[in-house]
Amino acid sequence: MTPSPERRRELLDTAAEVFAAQGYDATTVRKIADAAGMLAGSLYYHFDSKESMLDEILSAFLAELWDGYDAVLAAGLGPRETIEALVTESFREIDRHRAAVAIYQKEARTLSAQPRFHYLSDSQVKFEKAWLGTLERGVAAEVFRADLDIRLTYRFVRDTVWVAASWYRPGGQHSPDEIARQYLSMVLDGIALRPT
Amino acid sequence: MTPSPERRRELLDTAAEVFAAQGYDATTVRKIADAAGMLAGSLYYHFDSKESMLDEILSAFLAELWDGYDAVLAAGLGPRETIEALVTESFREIDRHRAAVAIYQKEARTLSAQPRFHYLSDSQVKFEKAWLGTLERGVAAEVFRADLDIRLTYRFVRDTVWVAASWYRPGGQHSPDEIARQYLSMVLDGIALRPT
Amino acid sequence: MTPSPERRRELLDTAAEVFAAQGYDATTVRKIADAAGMLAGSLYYHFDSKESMLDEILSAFLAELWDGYDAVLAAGLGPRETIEALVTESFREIDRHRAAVAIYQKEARTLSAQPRFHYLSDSQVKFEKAWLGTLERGVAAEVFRADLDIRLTYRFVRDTVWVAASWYRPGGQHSPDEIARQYLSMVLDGIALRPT
Amino acid sequence: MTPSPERRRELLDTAAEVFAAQGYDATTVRKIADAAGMLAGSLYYHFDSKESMLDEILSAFLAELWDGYDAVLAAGLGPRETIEALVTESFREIDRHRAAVAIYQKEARTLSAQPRFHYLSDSQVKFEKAWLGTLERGVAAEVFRADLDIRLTYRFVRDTVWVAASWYRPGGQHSPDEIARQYLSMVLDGIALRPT
DNA sequence: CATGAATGAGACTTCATTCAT
DNA sequence: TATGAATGAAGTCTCATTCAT
Repeated sequence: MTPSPERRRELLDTAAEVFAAQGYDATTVRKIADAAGMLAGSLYYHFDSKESMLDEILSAFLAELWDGYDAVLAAGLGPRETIEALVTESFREIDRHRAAVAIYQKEARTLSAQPRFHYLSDSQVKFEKAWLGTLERGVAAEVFRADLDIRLTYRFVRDTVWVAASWYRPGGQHSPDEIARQYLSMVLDGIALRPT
Repeated sequence: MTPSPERRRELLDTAAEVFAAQGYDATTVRKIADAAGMLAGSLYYHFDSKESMLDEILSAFLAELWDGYDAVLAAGLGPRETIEALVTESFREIDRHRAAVAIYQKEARTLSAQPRFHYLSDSQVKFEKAWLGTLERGVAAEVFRADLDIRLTYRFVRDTVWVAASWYRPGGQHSPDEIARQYLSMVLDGIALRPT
Repeated sequence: MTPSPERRRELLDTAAEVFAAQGYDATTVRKIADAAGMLAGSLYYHFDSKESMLDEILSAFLAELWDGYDAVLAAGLGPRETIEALVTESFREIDRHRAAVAIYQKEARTLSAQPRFHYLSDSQVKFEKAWLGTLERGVAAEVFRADLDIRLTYRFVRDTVWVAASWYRPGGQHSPDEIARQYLSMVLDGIALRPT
Repeated sequence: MTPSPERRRELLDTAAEVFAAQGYDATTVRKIADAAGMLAGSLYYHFDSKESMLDEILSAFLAELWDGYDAVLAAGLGPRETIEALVTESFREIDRHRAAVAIYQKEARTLSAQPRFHYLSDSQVKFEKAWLGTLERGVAAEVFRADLDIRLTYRFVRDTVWVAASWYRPGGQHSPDEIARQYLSMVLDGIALRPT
């Protein structure tokens, strides 16, 4: 039922690239096949539908993401260090799975409505719990400001990180860790120069 | 061929809502017609294609946006005040044109490739010039930090503002101006509590 | 949702003819459209799938059949007269719905497995109850022979009638009623000459 | 190219079973391969097409059938005895080749149109000649009733016998010979109780 | 202005078949 | 002999669009 995992991976990577570039709906199966150097019908030897390719791309990405996140959350760090670690982990994930992240950004909201993609909602809930919880811990520990709407702050930080997938290109000027450092600096301390 | 501008507006608003909710490609002309209480074919009395609806939605939005931006940029404010005014203007635009902004966010990158939508690229260039220029002025004036990559900062601010369209719902808890104030506070000063 | 019932009927009659001639699976939607003088895609304005055409053809046929059968069964006739009336009714149905009957004969067994076509099984059960019950009444009333396996007899009579749809052509040499009379004569009295 | 006749036989039997259960057109080569415990492509080592499997199944069946029929027809029996022998032979054939008979019943009409399967028409003609001739001899010899349309009678007897393949299961309650006896009793003498 | 019906291009998918290994 | 992977033709269905009424 699932022959040759390497070929599947190759094809999924190709598909993810096309999905990310053109959007899932605008991507025809033929375009994927062209990019993979085969005929459209041949894809169906490896996958049973266009949708299942998308499914596999997204769930593989989320699985890896949560591997990283769970490790961070289990490490028992303080709120600020946790946020730093999560952001850094996120940029590494963007670096490794740029296409998957971009697809996720664009399509997740619509997809979650379909039963097959309910795991996207589940992940989002878990995600919110982790970040929001950390922020709350930080406010309580007087590490983060208390005068901001906490949900707004959550969205601010969350979006700030993930939208980066839309412009990030691996192998660019800055390494993921460097970008993470700069972003963290902005998020935590702001872009305004502090009066000394 | 195209009478009754009010009806057009109504229909465009309906279309924008559907485009925003389902994505342009996933939206069928029939869904728009359903939402408008008419048959698919009837839309062609008002518009000559699905694409031209999209075009009209996006260009109307951009026209309004630039009305506001141009006024701000012509006002001769300092860098920090300019950023504040632009952000506030943006959130007002999101409030008024949530659907259009959401569509823009999701589709702009792909659309710009088509000649018909080159004005999206033009706008983006102009946009970048305005923001990046203001930030540079701010760094020079020692209003903004100089230790950050300026392009990274630009993207940070830009994304930080516009992604809000993906969750913002008019008539919610916070007014656009209030959201702008909080966002500005975060962007400018960061979320970390400053040691006093 | 269901515009112009006459056009639908026309198209369904056309479809039934093609299904009957070539078999459901071997019939392409294009063949139906050709026979109807339109393009394949146009059929989907009237029906939502090839399968739903089949569904409508079969269920309309069964509805009419049961109208006739129920009237017969409610008439309170004796066993032999009931059998005679059912057979006559069946041949009339074959005359009116030849194509539908032929399709039913060929495809019913396979289709019943699908949930959508469970009503075929239901009908078959009801059918068996009616015929088998009548035969049993006849054996009890000493109108039919008691030395035969009753289920075998049931199948014999049932098949005898319905297979006729495979060769019957309306407007042929014999009227449905005439064919019914001859078949009944054979089924009831046999083809062997009785010694006088 | 085609070694091991036993394996071929096995595979053909498997194929026949699937064809009979699902219909020739609805049967994919993959289903046959699944049932045979191999991959679809592997079948092509043994056969050069799906159609040639069907061909081989049907022609093998017809060959055996005519072996039996020809023996009966050459035996110089009286009309009634000939009919009895043919019916008995037919039920034996159904017992041995149930799947092939079922396929034949369902597909023969459509297949005869193809040149490759013209032998089906030929067989049918020969078949009709044998049965119709015997019936005519019987009418002339005052063994069969003269008051019936002879072609109608032919179809009656023919269908009556062969449809049994659609419900017959080998190893059931009745042996083929027993079923033949009961069928003959019905066909010859009718199901009505004769007044004594 | 809107409907009802149709067009035609193109999408996803299935499947018999081939062939190197 | 059988597998794994691919081909290519064809099938069902969707959808933007058109047009007479």
